[in-house]
Amino acid sequence: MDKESFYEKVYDVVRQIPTGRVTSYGAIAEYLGTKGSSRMVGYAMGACGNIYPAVPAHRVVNSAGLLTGKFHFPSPDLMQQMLESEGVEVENDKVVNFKKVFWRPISELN
DNA sequence: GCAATGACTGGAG
DNA sequence: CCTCCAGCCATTG
Repeated sequence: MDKESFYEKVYDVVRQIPTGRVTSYGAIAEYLGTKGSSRMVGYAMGACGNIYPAVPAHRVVNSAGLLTGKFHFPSPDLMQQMLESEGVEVENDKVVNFKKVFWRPISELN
């Protein structure tokens, strides 16, 4: 692995997500320059439990604000619990104020 | 180096 | 509104 792999970049961006905010896989992929690699973002998260510091994967949802990756957590309910604990309203496995809590690395980090 | 995989996405039925 | 299909690209065996 040379320096920072695609994974490292993904983790780095996810760690920069402010508390009480969420983002989408596509947004991260687009920020990294690989807009079409939205799957890679999720794929990278698959190894998030294998790295340190831990990545706040619970702040990463799909474009619709759905907690698609909740089933990959130790407990499916853990993801929602984490978000609610940070002030993010979650209902029916999706972010309620997704538009409001949505955080774009492209606009924020640029 | 090829084939399979995946926590996605957007459009079509 | 819900379901299915094909494209997308990096990592792994």
